[in-house]
Amino acid sequence: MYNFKKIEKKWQEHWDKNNTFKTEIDNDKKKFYMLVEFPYPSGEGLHVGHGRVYTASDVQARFRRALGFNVLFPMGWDSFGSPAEHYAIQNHIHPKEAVTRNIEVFRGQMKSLGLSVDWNREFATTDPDYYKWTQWQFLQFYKHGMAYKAKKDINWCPNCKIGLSNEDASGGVCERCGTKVVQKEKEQWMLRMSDYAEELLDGLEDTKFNNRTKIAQVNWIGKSTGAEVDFSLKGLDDKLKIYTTRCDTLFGVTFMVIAPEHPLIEKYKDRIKNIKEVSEYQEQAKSKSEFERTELVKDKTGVCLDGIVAINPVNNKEIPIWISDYVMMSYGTGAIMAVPAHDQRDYDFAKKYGIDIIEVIKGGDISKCAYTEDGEMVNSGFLNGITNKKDSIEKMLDYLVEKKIGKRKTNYRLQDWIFSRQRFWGEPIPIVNCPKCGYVPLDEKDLPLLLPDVAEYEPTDNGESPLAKISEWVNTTCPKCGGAATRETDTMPNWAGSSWYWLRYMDPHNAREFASKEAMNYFGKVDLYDGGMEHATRHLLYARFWNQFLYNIGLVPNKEPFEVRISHGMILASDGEKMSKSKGNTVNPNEMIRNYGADALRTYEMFIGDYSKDASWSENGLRGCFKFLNRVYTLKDKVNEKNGYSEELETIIHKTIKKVTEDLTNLDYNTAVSALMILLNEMEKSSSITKDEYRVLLQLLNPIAPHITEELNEECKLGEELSKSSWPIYDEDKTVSEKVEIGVQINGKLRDTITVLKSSSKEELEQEALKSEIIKKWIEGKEIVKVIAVPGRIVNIVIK
RNA sequence: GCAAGAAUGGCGGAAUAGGUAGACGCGCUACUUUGAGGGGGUAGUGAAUAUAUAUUCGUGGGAGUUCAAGUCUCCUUUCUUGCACCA
Repeated sequence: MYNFKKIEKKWQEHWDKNNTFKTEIDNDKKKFYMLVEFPYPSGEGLHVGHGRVYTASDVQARFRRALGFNVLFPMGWDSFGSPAEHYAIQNHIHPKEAVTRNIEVFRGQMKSLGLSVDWNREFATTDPDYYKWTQWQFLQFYKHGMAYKAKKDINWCPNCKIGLSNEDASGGVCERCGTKVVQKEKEQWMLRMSDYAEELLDGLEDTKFNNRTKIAQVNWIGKSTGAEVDFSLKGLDDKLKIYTTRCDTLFGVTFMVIAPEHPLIEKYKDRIKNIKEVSEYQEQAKSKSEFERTELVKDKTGVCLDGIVAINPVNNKEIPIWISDYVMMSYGTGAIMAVPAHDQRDYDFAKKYGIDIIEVIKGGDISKCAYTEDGEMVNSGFLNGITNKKDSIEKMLDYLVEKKIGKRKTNYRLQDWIFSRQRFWGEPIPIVNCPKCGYVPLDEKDLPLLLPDVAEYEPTDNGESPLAKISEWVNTTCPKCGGAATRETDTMPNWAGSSWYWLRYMDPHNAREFASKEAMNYFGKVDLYDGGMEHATRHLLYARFWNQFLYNIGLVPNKEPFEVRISHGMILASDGEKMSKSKGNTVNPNEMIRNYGADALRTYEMFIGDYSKDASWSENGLRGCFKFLNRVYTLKDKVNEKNGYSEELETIIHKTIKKVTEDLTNLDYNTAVSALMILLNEMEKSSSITKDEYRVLLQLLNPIAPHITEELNEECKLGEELSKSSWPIYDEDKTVSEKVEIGVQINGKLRDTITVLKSSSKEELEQEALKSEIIKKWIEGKEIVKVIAVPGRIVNIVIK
């Protein structure tokens, strides 16, 4: 068993001492920017899932360096967030203390994994030097009219007295105390992200994100094209505006539905005879969390407005108006036209309340709601007889525009970004509220606006941020008029700090600007961004939005920040379940490193399976990789004094260089390890190997297992330090041996194999195949219909 | 419900462009080495039939295209992920 403890410690200290992985701008070299999502430094430390991701990124960094790139491979900490705040509340210490401690642990663990990170560039989002620029960028949003304050419903825990994000309120209950969450209206800072919907969609064309990620983004933006149609209200000089993607079904409308929050109700409350019932319903809808409203999909409820009736603009029919919580105020106009014959939700509602169902597209089964794409239009006046959905929509749109009762309209699911949190542990929003001047941004020279050092972080009773209680911090003077004013007490969401961190890595110590133009021009886009699928929508969208905004105001050189985005799979426990403390199925990476070494852990995490897919942990698998490294180590005894490649190993060496090079390029880490195992197996069969042969094996293995390979390279005096050496090259012609074995089939079934020269022609292959005794036996007495011979691949003889 | 992806031995997983399915590893079996071990080595290991040579079957299921299908087309089942009363 090789002494991995000693070797790994030695090389980690060597890299630290020599600043081996320090990156600087070098205009003579092409850059490669490898970015991996920075972690939230929790109290738990790294788990083996982190190990897989950081190892894979490190393999890329080391590989690209060997290929001659100037690699930027930084690491930092996404250290704002509620766990640190909870910890602070319980222990009455400033969250920055817990953060500092946790970062120490994380950094130590990463170093013990042997990551080739440039630690000179490390920072945390909670560093005032960093969040100064987060605040500065917020002010740019504000100054460009992209930040505004608006009343919004938020998830509110009446017990903890705190606003919760949707994630923290999943299941409709407070994540911390289990209390049912209610909706509460609050004034919130918003960023106009919906203005960027089209640009965010278009920008995807300029990226090489994997398909899954692109689709997730497209779905999240949720572009839909349709029409807005005005329904007049009987006896009133007013209209009800609805949004629909299927205006072709207008003749099938039998009722309207508006969201419970729709302003129409307040406006005409005197006319609505059953206003009491309506108000009760509104209250009930309000007390439901967003979760409940969307979960109870099947059970539709509603109240019909008694006293207001709409008129269908295409046939002047009177139509009742209902309120129901299956219509959301936040999408479209908060009102819909209901076509129960052709929409499942409308159908369910109509069935429950006994509303008419009118078929307008023939072909489906009306008794259970028909999703009809194309069918003949019926009961539809001027649309009757049309059999194509697109045509009938177009004809209706023309009609609506001509009669001035509607227009084309594109809608997006994407909404503005709620940018306020009522929390302590976030970037303070650098705005002052002056009774005279209104909202006034802080002067940029007064940034960073620091979080105060106090000992209490409990939330307030009224839903304000804990900062609101700290009067000496809140009370200030107006930067504009100098009069008494108060600070904004909301802080930024956790997503803020991660929305531009890749820019700061390029120039992390810059005190004058968030990053210099020179650094941003040189390092450019992130070449490869690795992260979890759970961030493929929000984080990635926020980051792209933020960057596009900075680009549009001329502060960054590229509109899209990331060239390639990949998403890795999770490491599951050996039982196939998610690892969790409560299940007791977690694996401690420290323990694995202690027992088998970082190199074995790294090798195993690369070998475990397809990097983009989830994989189950197996300590036996890790042991297999440990064994592999031990065999690589033992192989040193076979190294002779010769250079060059022996005839025996030449082909397999060229083949392996090619395979590993391609696999690392394509992120197929598992097959790269497998190819190296095959190479080792072959080398072990030889009585001795040359120095160059051993060095190639070590070089190819170096990105994956950097410590042991450096050690062996040094010990056997094979050449320059591997982390400074360039990647081995291969000769395509030498990747296949002169003689190849190919299969011979009879009617598509394998019957024999023959060994032929790789250059053999079709005719030679055919001749050779027919010489085989086994083949002769099979074709005896049969008629050969034809022979297919594909050089280098197969011979297939078709007989009758 | 919508969208995307996946399904291959006892297990994790390979298979370039349709061309010898199961590479590589784990596990298991036999032998061997050592004082012992979750140690080292050698050989075997998809299933069935067979003394052996060998034959048949085999990539979730069903059809199809082709000389040839894990791979392409259509249908279908199951699972995973993302979004979800989005009008």
